[in-house]
Amino acid sequence: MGAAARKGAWRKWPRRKSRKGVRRTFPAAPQPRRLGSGGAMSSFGGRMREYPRLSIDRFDRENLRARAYFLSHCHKDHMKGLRAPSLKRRLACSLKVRLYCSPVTKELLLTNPRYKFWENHIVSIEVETPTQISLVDEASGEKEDLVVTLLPAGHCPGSVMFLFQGESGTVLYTGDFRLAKGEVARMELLHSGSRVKDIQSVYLDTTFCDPKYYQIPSREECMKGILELVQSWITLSPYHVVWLNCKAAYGYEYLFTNLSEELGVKDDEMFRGNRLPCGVISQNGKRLHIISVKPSTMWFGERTRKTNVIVRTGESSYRACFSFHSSYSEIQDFLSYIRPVNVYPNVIPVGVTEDKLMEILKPLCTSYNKNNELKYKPLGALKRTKPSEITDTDGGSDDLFDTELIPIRYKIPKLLPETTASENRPLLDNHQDDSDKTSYRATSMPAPLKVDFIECEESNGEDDDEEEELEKDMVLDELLPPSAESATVLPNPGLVCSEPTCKRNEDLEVPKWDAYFKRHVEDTDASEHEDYAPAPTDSSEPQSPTLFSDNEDFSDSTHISSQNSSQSTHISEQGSQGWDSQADTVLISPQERKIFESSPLKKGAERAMLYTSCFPAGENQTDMQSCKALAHSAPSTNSIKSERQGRAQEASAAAAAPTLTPSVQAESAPERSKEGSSGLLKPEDQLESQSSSDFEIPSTPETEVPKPDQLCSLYKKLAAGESLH
DNA sequence: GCGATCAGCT
DNA sequence: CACAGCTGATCGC
Repeated sequence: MGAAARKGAWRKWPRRKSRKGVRRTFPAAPQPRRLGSGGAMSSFGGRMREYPRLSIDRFDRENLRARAYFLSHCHKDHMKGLRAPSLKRRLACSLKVRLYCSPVTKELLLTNPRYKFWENHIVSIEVETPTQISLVDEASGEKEDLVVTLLPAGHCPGSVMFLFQGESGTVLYTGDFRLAKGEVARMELLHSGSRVKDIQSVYLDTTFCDPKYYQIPSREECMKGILELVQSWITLSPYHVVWLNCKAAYGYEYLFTNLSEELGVKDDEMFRGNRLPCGVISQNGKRLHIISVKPSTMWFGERTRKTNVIVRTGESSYRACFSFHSSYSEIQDFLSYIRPVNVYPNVIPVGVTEDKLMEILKPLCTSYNKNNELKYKPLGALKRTKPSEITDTDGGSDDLFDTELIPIRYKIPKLLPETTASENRPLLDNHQDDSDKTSYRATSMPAPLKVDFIECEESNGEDDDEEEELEKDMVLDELLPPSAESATVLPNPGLVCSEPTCKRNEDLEVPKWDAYFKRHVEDTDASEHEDYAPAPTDSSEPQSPTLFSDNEDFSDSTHISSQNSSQSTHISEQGSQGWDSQADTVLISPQERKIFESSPLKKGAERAMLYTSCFPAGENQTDMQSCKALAHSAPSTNSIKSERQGRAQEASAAAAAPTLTPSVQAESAPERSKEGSSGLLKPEDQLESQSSSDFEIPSTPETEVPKPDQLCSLYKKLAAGESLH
């Protein structure tokens, strides 16, 4: 949910005087908003009407009485109350209450010492693994079982949606999510047989559920634009650098890892320092030429015509499109596919009334007659992602009712993959255009590029100030960029084009408007590159604007990385799981294992340096070494270190990173001192993903944590690049 | 001293 | 633009 939306709503209350007023006025329990309630609260209150004993992403007030907690991702606005003394006290005297989240989220949470007290109460659940949990009332012993399935949400590392199945029906809580059009149709676990499940309610991320956000460029498009801008700048000279001005703690990893891969910057170098090495002066005394690139959400309303994912806002400042939330049209696609009986918005966007929102959402829900009986529900058909499964998508004999919970079968827990990366690779190839994959590894940018950027007609004050500051910095020669924000400095990696193969992926077409709406996801390879499917649309059609193609240079001179958001999301979640999860918590027999092979970094460009200051200072910030770990679990990539490994990584990296700034060292020192050394996971070894095409339910999870000695051994193997088996 | 809340800022 | 989240002020426990 958006902070702005939240703030906007809260501001409806008189300041100061309202504080107690808020407490009195709101029901004690932050209930899911009821339609038409007119409540000012714009964020999800934590509870779903179907399963009120669960609390999700809220941990205060009535949520203190929940029997189980769920955390969809590690952003602050979803963690309200999570470290409050009241909840802490409850944990201290409870044997049963648990916090369920993805393994990545668990790692992120426990990286912060302030949440350490959760350690023995967190149960990580593997993504796409239906898991039975028991909700026990510790006073009465009353028990309620339900099955929860985590689905990749594509919002930030570790982010998931929660699918709950129990006596009160099937409900889906999306958390914050960004799924490209068609991705929901490929989520097997939202289907029974070949058709979408009957879902009672969806608690939906409606951050951009406003027609003015009709279209937001895909992750890949944004990445492509940013890459092209960065590439075009840093190839001008070794002293042309880029400052990536990021804000949120988690979510930009995709950007960093893709840039590092595309530009041939080694991860170690990327995180060697978190400041410009010496202000605007390079180490040999020459002045740096810095441009600021600020990722921010840009959208294209229905009537928007040509535009670009990069907007120049000043002499040396740019905005680059980058969104963590689904656009209006993506929300429509998502909801219209699921067609739940009810939908509850988690966010009321600024400028949109709840009534207006429901006018948008309700038509996408299942129709009911006046007796509240199911009248008609178009059943979505699962879009198989593997050719072998394409057949018989409509030939199922399922009736209209869910039967996936019957019978329940149990399987032996399996923590780690049994097959090697190489053995699994062919499976991946079924999901992904291999030529694309190889090309992105081998491709270098022809440099320098001619890139034309749109001049921003209206430069707001913020940007003006920013630019002015930057230019002052360059004059003063000694100032640093704001330390609290992400700074990525890219001294010209002159070798990025030294690769013998400068293959450009000719298959990647400029995405067209229609590609988002007319493409058939059944297409195997094409479906994996939906955003790039050529479309015959007249780009001048106001209702079908062509995006990102103001000039040909911009649209075709850059290749993109191999993963579209669909794959990257899945890969990220799946591939990042498993290293630190409880063996008896996540039990599913992989019917298949998809393997994502992260591109080895270009060796020809190892000289290139990329300094990154990650993320605002704060209690839950990761230091740059943690960023490094997170980078591998970004939507495009697939791994994350365990907490312990991450700390060990910090230790070793700190020793080898003379440019590490004192502030960062201070922040990470307490963590670092606790653990032994270990290495970063090799991408090839981080590959583990799984999906299930059946619905076998594992047993009730417990909270057993992998033993330190086991982890230590595992991490040593990983650090050494050894096989885990 | 700490938490909750809000303004302001980026 | 919006998002995520920071700092600082204020108030209350």
